[in-house]
Amino acid sequence: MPASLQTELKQTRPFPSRISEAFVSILRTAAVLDHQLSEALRPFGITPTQHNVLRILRGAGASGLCGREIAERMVARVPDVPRMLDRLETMRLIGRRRDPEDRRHVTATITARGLEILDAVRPAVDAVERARLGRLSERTLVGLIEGLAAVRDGA
Amino acid sequence: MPASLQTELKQTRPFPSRISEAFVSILRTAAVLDHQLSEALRPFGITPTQHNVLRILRGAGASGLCGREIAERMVARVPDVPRMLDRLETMRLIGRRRDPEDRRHVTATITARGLEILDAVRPAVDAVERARLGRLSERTLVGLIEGLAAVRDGA
DNA sequence: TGACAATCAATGTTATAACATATAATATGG
DNA sequence: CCATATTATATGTTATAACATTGATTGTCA
Repeated sequence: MPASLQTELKQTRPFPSRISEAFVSILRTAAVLDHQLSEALRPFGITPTQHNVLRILRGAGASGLCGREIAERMVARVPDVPRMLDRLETMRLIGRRRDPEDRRHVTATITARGLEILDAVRPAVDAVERARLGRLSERTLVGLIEGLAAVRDGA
Repeated sequence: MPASLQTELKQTRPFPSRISEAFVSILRTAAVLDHQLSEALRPFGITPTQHNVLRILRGAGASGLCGREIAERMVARVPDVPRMLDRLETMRLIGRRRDPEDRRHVTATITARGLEILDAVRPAVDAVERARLGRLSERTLVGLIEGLAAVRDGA
C-alpha cells in the first residue's frame, strides 16, 4: 500500500484541498524521479539536463538544432543555453558550428561519443523508469499521461 | 483538447513506451508548475523552496523544527540546509536557536513576518493551483494523486 | 567510564542556475 | 538603402545548488 503524501512528508494537517494535494503530489513525484535519474546518470558523468539535450540532438540527427530550438524541446526550461552547450562541447559530446545561412544561429550536433554515452546510460535509465512505473497497469499509465496533459493545459 | 507531450516538445518520434511517456510527463508537468509557482512568488521575493520551508515551519508552530526535520518534510530534497536557513533568517522570516536539550540541533521557528508573507502570497499561489488544476474533475484529481503515490512507491 | 560510532550543523569549495546586459546578424519599414 | 527593430548567442555577475570535509555533541557498549 502506497503511503499517503501527508504521511510521507510528515504533515500534521491534511491538505486543504484535493487541488493542493495533487499540485504537491506532482512536484514531489517529479523530485523523486529526478533524483533517481540523477543518481543513475552519475556514474556516467552527466546530469539529467545534459541527458535530455543529448537525446534531443540524437533525434535531430546530422542536421542538428540551434540553441533556441533545443531550449524549446527541453523538459525543463533552462536559461543560459550557451554555457550549458559549452560544457557538453568541452566533454566532446556535441559539436557546434555557425550556420552559414544565418550567422546568428549556432547549430549543435551530437558526436559519436555523445551517441555512445546515450547507449551506455540507457540500461540504467530504463531501470529507473521500470522501477518506478513498471508495475502500473496500462490503464493507470494512460490515466496519468492524460491527466498530466490536462494539468499542463490548464483545462 | 490538450496537446500531446510529443507535440509540445516537438519530438519527431513517438515515445518508445508508455512508461517513458509517463516518466517524462511527470517531469515536464512539474517543471511547468514549478515555473508558474516561481513567477507567482517572485513579486514577494521568495522562491518555491523558501515558500515550502515557511509552510513547514508554520505547521510546526512555536516549537519549531530542527534542520533535519525540515529536510525530511521538504517536497524536493535540499542539500545544505544551514545556508538555506541562513537566507531566511537574514530576511527575518525565521528565527534560529540552539536546542538546550540537544546542542547538536538548531531549532528554527517562523517569525511574525514569515507568517505575514505566507498570508500575502496565498492568493497568488491559490490562483496558480486553480489555473492548472481547477477544471479537473474530482475523479481525475484522485486518480492523479493515487497514481503518483504508486509511482513514488514503485508499486 | 571511556573509547568509539553516530548524528547534526557549519564551513570551504566548486559547479551550475539565474539574471541582466552586450554583441552580432538579420528582418522590417519608411 | 538606411535607420530601427528583432532575433540569437555570448558574456559578466551574482545567487544558489551540490559536494566534501570538519567540528561539536550525544549515544552506545565493552
